[in-house]
Amino acid sequence: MTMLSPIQVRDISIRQLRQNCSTCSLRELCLPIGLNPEEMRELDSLITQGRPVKRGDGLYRAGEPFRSLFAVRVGFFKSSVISEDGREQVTGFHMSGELMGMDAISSDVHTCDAIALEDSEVCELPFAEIENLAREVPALQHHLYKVMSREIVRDHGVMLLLGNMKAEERLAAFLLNLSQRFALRGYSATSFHLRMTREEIGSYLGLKLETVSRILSRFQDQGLIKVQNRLIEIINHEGIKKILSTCQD
Amino acid sequence: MTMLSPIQVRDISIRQLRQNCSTCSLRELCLPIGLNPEEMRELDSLITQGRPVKRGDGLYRAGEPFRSLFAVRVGFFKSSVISEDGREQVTGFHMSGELMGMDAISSDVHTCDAIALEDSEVCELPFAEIENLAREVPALQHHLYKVMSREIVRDHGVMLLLGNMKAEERLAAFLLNLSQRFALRGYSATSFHLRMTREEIGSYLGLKLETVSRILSRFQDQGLIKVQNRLIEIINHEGIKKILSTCQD
DNA sequence: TCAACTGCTTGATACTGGTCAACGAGAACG
DNA sequence: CGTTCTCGTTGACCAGTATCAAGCAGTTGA
Repeated sequence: MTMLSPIQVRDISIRQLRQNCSTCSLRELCLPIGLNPEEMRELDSLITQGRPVKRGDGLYRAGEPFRSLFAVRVGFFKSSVISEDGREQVTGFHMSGELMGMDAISSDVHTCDAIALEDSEVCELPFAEIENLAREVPALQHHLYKVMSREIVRDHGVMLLLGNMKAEERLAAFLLNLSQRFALRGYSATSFHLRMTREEIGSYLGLKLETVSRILSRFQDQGLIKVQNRLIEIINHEGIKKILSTCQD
Repeated sequence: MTMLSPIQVRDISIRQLRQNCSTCSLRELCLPIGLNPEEMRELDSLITQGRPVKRGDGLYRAGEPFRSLFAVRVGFFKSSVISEDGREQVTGFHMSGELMGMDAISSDVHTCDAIALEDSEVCELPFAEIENLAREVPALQHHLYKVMSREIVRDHGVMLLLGNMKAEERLAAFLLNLSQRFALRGYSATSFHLRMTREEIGSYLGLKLETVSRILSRFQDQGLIKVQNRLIEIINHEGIKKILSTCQD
């Protein structure tokens, strides 16, 4: 760490703020929504908070037994599935407040890898215990169903993207999605660091890294964005939106 | 209906067998797994069974308020999302014993259309009531989580297919998947009717209908399958499998 | 029975994105 | 401080799939 970017400064202040779920500033994004203080305290007692994960390290790997869901507290993750012949499909990028590992409930075995793309911190939610608590706290039970449902909706969106969209549209959608999610967390919607490589973006979007690179350059030439390595600046938000709606075939 | 195919004969006998969940022959595929007789009875009382849906009719449409999940009892459905500009992405095909509508839990509004591809029958599971019962019946609660998790895993598989596979591989995977699911239900794994058009297959697989048609013809020329309109006969199961593992780029 | 329609197949051609290759920039390391 | 490695950019070329078009078969309905 040579110097603290604005983002890192912010992360640190957030980290100090939240000692547990009941005071966690990610409450709106994460689990304990609509719980009363007593229920919050019970939830707190189950959750292991602030487990650090170094950049590049796996939080879990496909094939490992499932025990817990994980919520990103600070940092950035990718999850990916590996096909038999070894090719990687990135199935999602996860930022603070998002839950990971729900794919593993069905078989009690993780079906994808979760890798930290920057130094991160997660909360561990032992699923059996959470499930028990959910039985007594309807709001928690319902929220879990909702979170899983949201994941399904998100996946459908990616399927639409992969099945119907052209390369330019995919990247436009990707950039707008990132921008929106950063904004939701109080970061700039117009200027952000990509935590992932071009190859990982490509894997997620069903494109090769060269194509990703080319299209980012093209967007820059068109004055839509400014690209400096992994720093993206959104210059013309509307223009990017228009790609999504007009260049449809 | 000019004549009864073997499949239809079988459907009818199944239909007579199951009057409700506790005797439903789809139990292993559907909801009530691991429940005792008393719990079964409670579940039975919630579920509206045997609601018919005519071929071509929608069970629900995107935008409609969410009230219930639906289990396919007899028949065949597709679900699809429509992008703003009107193009359709088929997100799944659903056969007997499979649950539909889980995407709607997150927002209390259906996010996709579910259309019957043949005359069908569904069980309606009012979600609020199911959720209540789940609080008292841990096995049911857990099973719901599992079913949703399985949907997420399935979607990841489709993302892998759409993101990484060539047209031939996609179709090979599609045929093997159908074959397996028919077999699981006691139908032939080697000879089955496609309920959907080439265009719907294409939409699901991220291909154009002409490509689907061409590749089915090619598979036939290679002696892998026999195609007669929508009747598919698997001639060389291993050969199809090999496409999945060898023609990877 | 014929007309109209939908779904399917096949061919010719176009074009998007993939592949291969070379090179540059920045980070990591000895 | 230079070496090495990873990541990213760009160009030339190619392959796979889409597009456009024509025609066929089966189904529906008058």
